[in-house]
Amino acid sequence: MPGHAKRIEIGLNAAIVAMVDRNPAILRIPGPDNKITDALPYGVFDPLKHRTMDAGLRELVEAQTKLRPGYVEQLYTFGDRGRHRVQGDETPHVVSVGYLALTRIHKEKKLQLAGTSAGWKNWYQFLPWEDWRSGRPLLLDEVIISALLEWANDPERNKHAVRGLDAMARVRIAFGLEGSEWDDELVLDRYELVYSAGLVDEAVNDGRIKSTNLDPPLGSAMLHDHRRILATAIARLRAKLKYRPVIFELMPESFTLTDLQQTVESIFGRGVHKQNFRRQVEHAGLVELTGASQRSTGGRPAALFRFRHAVLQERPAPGLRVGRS
Amino acid sequence: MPGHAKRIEIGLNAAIVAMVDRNPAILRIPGPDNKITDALPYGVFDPLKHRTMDAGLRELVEAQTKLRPGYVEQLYTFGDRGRHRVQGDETPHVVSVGYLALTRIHKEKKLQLAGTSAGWKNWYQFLPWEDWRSGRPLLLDEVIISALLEWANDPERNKHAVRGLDAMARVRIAFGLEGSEWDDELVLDRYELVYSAGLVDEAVNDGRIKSTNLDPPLGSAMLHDHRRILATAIARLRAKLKYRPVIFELMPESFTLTDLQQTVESIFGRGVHKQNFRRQVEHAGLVELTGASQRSTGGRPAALFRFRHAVLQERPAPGLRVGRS
DNA sequence: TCAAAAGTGTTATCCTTACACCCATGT
DNA sequence: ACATGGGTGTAAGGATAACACTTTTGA
Repeated sequence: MPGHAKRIEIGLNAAIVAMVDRNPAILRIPGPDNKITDALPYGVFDPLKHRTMDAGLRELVEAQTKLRPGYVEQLYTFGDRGRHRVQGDETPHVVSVGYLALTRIHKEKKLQLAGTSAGWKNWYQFLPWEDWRSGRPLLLDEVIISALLEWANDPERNKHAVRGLDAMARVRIAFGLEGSEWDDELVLDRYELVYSAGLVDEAVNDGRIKSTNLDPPLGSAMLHDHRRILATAIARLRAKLKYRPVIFELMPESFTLTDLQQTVESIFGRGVHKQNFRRQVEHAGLVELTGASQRSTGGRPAALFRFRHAVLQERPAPGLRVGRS
Repeated sequence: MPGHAKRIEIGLNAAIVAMVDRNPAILRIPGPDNKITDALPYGVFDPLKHRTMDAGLRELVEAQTKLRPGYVEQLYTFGDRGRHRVQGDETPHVVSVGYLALTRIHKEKKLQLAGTSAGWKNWYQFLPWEDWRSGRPLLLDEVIISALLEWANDPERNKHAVRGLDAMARVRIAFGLEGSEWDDELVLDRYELVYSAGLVDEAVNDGRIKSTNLDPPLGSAMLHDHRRILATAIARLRAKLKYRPVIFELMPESFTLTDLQQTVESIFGRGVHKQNFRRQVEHAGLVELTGASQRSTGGRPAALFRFRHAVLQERPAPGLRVGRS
């Protein structure tokens, strides 16, 4: 292949997650125009400045937000043409690399953030159908499923199968219809279906449809494909928690088991079984007692735990395989 | 971040896997100089020609090998400086995107390949310590482990922890020492350790050490970081088999359960328990009888099966959680 | 004393693992 | 007949799921 390609830029996009008021929150910055209010922190990778892409991502995050992320993981690289609608020959083509970053929020960090235009936002404001903590989201039956079924049954808009499945089967599996269970890891599949069916404003911005005909819109829209990257990040994090102790990147140094459980529940977007959760966490050797305890708001004081680092040396995949309810 | 970056190229690298003579084989092409004989098929992504990166990868593979890959999956994007040693200002910086592709070999394809300089090579020739089908590889105790321990115990060469683990703990977990079990998914971790300890020729080529002092070398070397991409591909494939039926991308239309088992064993690099394997595959609804049977070389004729596509509609994660032995 | 949240114990069920055994064909 | 690989049944063990219950605090 010859090297006479159009000029290419590597864009880095970070889905930076922290717990804010018992909810998983994502760091957002304002979009470039006044139509779109939310974007992921992003920047251009400069190989002269950054030794690796991971280092570039860390610096970009620090520069934009004054935050130092703990855990960082690459998600996916998107190279679609037409990702940006400006198509002049002078415009560089942007290949964007999505990242997931986890961080703890301290008071100081909150203050540092106050000086910038960045801010935290509950990630379920972007993907409201993913939060089942207060029961099945009403949006599903009121709006989403009927619209998806209508779309899936329209042969004009659905010509090709994806991974061997037609649109109807994909909807059924991703949204837990007819015997299928709701699978909390299928976040990206669900977003892609909702996007393909033209139910989110990104489909309008990308010129795929004229209007969603939905008021209010289905979750807050984001710049370009940033909401897709967020969906990828959530899916990856939900999957990762089951075999890596990354949850502790989001917890303070010491915490009660209820704190831990609520954090897990907020990420999975569903309740977990209390008694079995506690047993599993302790039995797996993921935590150890600090000795201290916390007087809670009404009720028996809870023992404080900390992450037991030694577990990393003992088992290759220490995670939380937690059950429903 | 300003956009005055060095010129960047997106390199696509494909680890293309097929079964050749009951072994997982990878498609290799000759390296650019005569020192390195093996490279992965690679090319430059041109956004003007290719709608998406996945499409670019498919075209690149077809152009170089006349093969049409079935399953394609993005692995990881590497942006390290110094990945190529030439560092002149005119040299474009290459960010490389690694891909895994699976394909079936038909006789025609084999013939088409004959006209090119590409060829198949058993992937265990690159990572010989990953094949446990004939028992524990001798290389481990003869060469690898003692060299790794020596490296891990040298504080001069090991200053920083990785994922909270020191070098010693990483070796212990990745290579199943002292109570840890050998985990067939830790292919990349093992390759990274072997590379870091200077046991493979890539470490020489990258200028990290003067010589490995190993004769014969530890597996065939590859161009740049291609062997690392191969290790990533194997790890991903071994993990993926457990929850997606991608194994059938490597099988012919119809096959016996023993064929299937041997394919699985060759990928995992270890034996699996025959009786339980058969039960799981059938119980999981992954295969169905074709009705035909095959007279094997001595012994009872085996029933022929085919992949049961309907399973994709029934369960979100149909894979092979197969036990040892 | 009661509400609220923390924390413990016990059993049923399923899935994996292991082992033993029978079946159909070629030589 | 017997060697060879194909194919089946069944019981033990471990992990998860579901349920009921006790403990310690604040109001």
